[in-house]
Amino acid sequence: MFTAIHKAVAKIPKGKVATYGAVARAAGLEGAARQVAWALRGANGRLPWHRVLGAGGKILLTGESGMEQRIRLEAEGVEFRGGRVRMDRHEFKFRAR
DNA sequence: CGGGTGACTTCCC
DNA sequence: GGGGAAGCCACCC
Repeated sequence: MFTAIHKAVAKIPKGKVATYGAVARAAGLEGAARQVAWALRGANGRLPWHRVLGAGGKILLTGESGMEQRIRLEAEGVEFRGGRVRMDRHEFKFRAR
């Protein structure tokens, strides 16, 4: 299942972002958004974890990591409105089932 | 197997 | 939009 999540996250193109819930759904783990976060932490550094945000484009990460995630996203061209990502422009929609 | 935990989500005030 | 509460799922002890 770590693999499933990894695959889903890897599908997110640069400059786009997705929510934990969306990733979970794409990985076939709908309702297990927390597990996505769990997988992201475990594989930290091996996948574009910074492209995964909370519902509404909010960065749920705390501390330095949160700030870093924001910087990385902006570096990829993702725009922020206040403390959230403009989901209306950068939300990546996984292949509809 | 029971209990606690968390980078979640959604509903309600 | 912020704060609180409940539901959810996998992991660890």
